[in-house]
Amino acid sequence: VPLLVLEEGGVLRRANMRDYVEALRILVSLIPPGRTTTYGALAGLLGVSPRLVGRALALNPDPIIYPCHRVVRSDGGLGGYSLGAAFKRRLLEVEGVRLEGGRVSLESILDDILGDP
DNA sequence: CATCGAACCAACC
DNA sequence: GGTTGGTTCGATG
Repeated sequence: VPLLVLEEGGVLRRANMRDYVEALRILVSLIPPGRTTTYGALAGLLGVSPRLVGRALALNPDPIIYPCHRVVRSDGGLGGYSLGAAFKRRLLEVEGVRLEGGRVSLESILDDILGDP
């Protein structure tokens, strides 16, 4: 089943990008500084594909408020960033995320940002 | 360890 | 209808 949204008036509609962007804003703001999570982990929570998460994050990066730079690839690779991968790397370093050979240390990755780390 | 290919899904053409 | 991403996972060398 595709992800559905219940609108006022009782109408069900398919979730669109705006819905995903909004949901992701809430989720990424739960990632503590110095930790990261993955596109796949967020995708699992939403029940969508990791690529869709990437596309949604690319759509509305409001980098100051919603720290989408804390979302990385499952192998620790940085993944993309609308303001540039170099900037993403710098932000992570500043927050104290360990970087080894172009990847974040897997230790920083929270696989479940809802459960207690 | 590196690369390959299929599956992912809303949006855009 | 086909392509495209801030990806992933299992299979293969």
